[in-house]
Amino acid sequence: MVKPGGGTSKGRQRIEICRIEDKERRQVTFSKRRSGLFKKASELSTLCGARVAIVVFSEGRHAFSFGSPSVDAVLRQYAPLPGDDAPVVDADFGEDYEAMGLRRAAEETKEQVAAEKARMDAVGEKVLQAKTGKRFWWEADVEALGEAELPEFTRALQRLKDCVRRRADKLLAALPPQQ
Amino acid sequence: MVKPGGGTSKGRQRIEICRIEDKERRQVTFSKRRSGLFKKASELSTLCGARVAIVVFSEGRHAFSFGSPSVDAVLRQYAPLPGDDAPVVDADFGEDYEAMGLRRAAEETKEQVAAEKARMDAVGEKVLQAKTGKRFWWEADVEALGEAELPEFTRALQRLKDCVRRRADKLLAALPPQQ
DNA sequence: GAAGCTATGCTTAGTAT
DNA sequence: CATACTAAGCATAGCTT
Repeated sequence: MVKPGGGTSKGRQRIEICRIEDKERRQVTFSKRRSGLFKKASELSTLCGARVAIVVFSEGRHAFSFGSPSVDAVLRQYAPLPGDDAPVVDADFGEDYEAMGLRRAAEETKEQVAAEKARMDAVGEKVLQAKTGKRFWWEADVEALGEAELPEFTRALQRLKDCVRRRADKLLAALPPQQ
Repeated sequence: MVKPGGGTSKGRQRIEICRIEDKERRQVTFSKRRSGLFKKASELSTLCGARVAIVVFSEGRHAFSFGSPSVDAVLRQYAPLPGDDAPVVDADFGEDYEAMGLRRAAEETKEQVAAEKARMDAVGEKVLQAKTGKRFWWEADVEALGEAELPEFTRALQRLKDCVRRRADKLLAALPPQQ
């Protein structure tokens, strides 16, 4: 049944793919397109038996996610934790970046990495300052770290832990065989 | 220039959203739709200033990913709710060190580090700091540690990790719910 | 602000190269 | 396997409720 409704719609209009300045329109578009993106992901998963994980942060730092079979399951496969015994699979980046002309992502990579490095330095300074009064660095005041800095700090710990493991392995290999 | 080609195309046909049984068609569809999915993600990011990370595994366990500004940057920002397990922070130092074979742990670590390095290299080269002067304590030279110092060092790391874990949980509790 | 509407732009199944 | 083409199915910008 046709409902003229007024027929005032101009239908879908072409828009340029650049930041939507109007806050209200940007919010509406974000909601609609996020929904569309998740639907596409769901179809890809169903049609092709693929495993898909998507994480989206709005400007307001609000998190949305889609996962098939689940976000965690896919992310673990992507970057397994030490405790997991899932096989490590190599990730293939180059194709994607080349194939679909991710000009923006590609060009921004450099400054992004630079920003990352800067954040890392900032975290370092913060921890160094926070340790004042402590005898050793491992007594660092973690409470001083904020939401944005914690992941960087954790990452640093992870790396250090990996070094410790390798060192331990080396030392153990040098021990006389027991039992 | 127009190339009739024969005009034998039936145009886009409606398909049911269920697993494509024909292997060849499934592969082609996977490739096309994955490309489309990444494009949509790129547009969402550009239009709305959102941060997006997508990881896709084909049936052949081949990994593809898209990230704006980068997969790692977004995934590090992401963390499951307290109900879910496996936050980025979770890492065990002592358990497998004492309980199970160090060789296996070492091999896992090696693979992880290799995978991480590969990711970083592919995304754009860098992030891994120049190995020149160590700027922060977490770049400590573990190689310098002896057999007697290692256990203590490991325990210190464990304590610090626990602090980070608690701090993370605290921050996570304030995160908005996922969709 | 979310939901529904419509006309249109965009994506893509099928095909061929 | 990637690429090009075409027609038809789908997603969605602008509006209204």
